[in-house]
Amino acid sequence: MGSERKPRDQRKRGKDGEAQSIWLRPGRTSTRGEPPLTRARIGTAAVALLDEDGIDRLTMRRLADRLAVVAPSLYWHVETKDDVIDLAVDAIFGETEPPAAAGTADPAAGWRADVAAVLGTWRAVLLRHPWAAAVPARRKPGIGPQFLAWMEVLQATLVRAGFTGRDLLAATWALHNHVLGSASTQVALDVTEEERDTAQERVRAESDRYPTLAASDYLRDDDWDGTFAAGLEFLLDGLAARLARAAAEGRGVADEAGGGA
Amino acid sequence: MGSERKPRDQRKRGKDGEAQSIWLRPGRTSTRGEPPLTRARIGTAAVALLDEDGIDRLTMRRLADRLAVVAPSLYWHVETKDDVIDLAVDAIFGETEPPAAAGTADPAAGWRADVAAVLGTWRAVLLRHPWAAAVPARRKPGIGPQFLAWMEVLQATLVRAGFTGRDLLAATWALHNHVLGSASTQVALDVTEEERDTAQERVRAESDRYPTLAASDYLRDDDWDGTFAAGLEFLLDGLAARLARAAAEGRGVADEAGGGA
DNA sequence: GGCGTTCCCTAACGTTGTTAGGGATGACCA
DNA sequence: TGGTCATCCCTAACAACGTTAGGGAACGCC
Repeated sequence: MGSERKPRDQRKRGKDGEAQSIWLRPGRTSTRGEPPLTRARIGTAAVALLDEDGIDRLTMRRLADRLAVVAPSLYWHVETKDDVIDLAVDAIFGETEPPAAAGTADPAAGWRADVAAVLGTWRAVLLRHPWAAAVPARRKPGIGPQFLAWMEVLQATLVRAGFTGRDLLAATWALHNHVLGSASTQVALDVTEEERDTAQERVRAESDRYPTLAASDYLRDDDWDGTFAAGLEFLLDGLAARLARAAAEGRGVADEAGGGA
Repeated sequence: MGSERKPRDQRKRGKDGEAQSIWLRPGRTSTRGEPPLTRARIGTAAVALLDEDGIDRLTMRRLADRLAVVAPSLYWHVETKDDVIDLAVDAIFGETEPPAAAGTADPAAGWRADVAAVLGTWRAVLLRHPWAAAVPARRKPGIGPQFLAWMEVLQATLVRAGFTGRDLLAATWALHNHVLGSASTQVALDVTEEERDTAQERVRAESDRYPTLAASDYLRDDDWDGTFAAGLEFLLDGLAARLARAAAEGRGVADEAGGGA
């Protein structure tokens, strides 16, 4: 939005193969002492602003204001406003430590609890900053250093459980998608009870077109915690089954190319 | 973004309990013949614009231009630009018919294939309009009429498979999240191979911080189809297990008549 | 003490979403 | 047949936004 001038657009398409994500560009390195503005400080301030007023009211001017600075000054540290959002998203993953796996004692059974712990905290982080649950779909936060730390913990847990190769990647992404998807859905749909009722009413009014939805009351439901937990259970069951199958077939399943039935 | 004046902000917070989503407000009903502008036409034009130039270049002026009209005219049919995006998202679900379940013959085993078919097509729709994969997280497209038609087909398939009550809702959302999450992730991360390599390189450079990620090469992977299919298989396995458990617990005792498993 | 870099500043541009209000067209009813 | 009213697109304009151009103070370095 805003202006997004043409030269900017072209740079976005990767002119000269230049690095595009902020995480792939080096930050400013100050020769003097810690300057008043840094990527870290910008990220933190952005998080505060986003928490308070939501993503629509995050503007470069207001952000600069909070940092006792004027808007154009930010552009010394950041190439575009989207960079600021990337910084903010990564910052929220730095404020909570991913729960370290406790299951060194019983890796065979404990991995489910470990995965559930990581994902539960992860989800809590997203729900504490609802704007963030919406952002990942548009931006590319998947390579910020603090986000990667969470991914590392999750994937390490899966490796300890016995996943390797393509199964490992598929499991990682499936779990990631479950957290992200459920948080996004919840944030987008968790509006006033009144509005949910209106929506469900409309569905019921067209029950010849939506017979199942009308009967299941699915638009009225708001047990997000339960839905998340139950869905995770489905996934973990499926993962456990894959693990059992791999063990039965003998090891080295990971090296096979294809995968499931 | 743009301006988002204060009165608009307050209306968004649900002033007077007024309906907020465009789907809960009645459309303009013309007494004369079909007017040059309608919600449907606006939605279609928006989709075309979004497909061509991406979401950053969707502006009210350009959209109006395509409709041979000027920007303010759109506001007779639409309350805000976000409404336009809602219309566009719902429109893409209207251009493809959800695959009707073929499994009336063998509901016991066929539901997995039916679910996979619906979700595969669903995913294809999102990937054909990459901007849409990103939008659902921010907006509230989950109640557009054509989107609901897809949800109806999915949930009906699950009901036919034997899901009821909370399990039904959890299964619906879990599958929904898998499609949405995987499409979003793919769109966000499917950049140039070069950039993915750079990212993975950086991870490997900090392999003391990300040992697992460095080893699994997960940032370099781009087999999105395979990852989606494998994750779906995990989910379906978990759902099948739940179904089997429910059959063992419930039906065996309660209904003596039926010929369950 | 001059040089170059770092880093924030002032000023300004073009574009954006949106509002205010006008006026033409046709439906409807006397 | 003429008056009234809603429909629906128009012109004009505004405030706010992301971003650029370029200036200048402060400091490290030789």
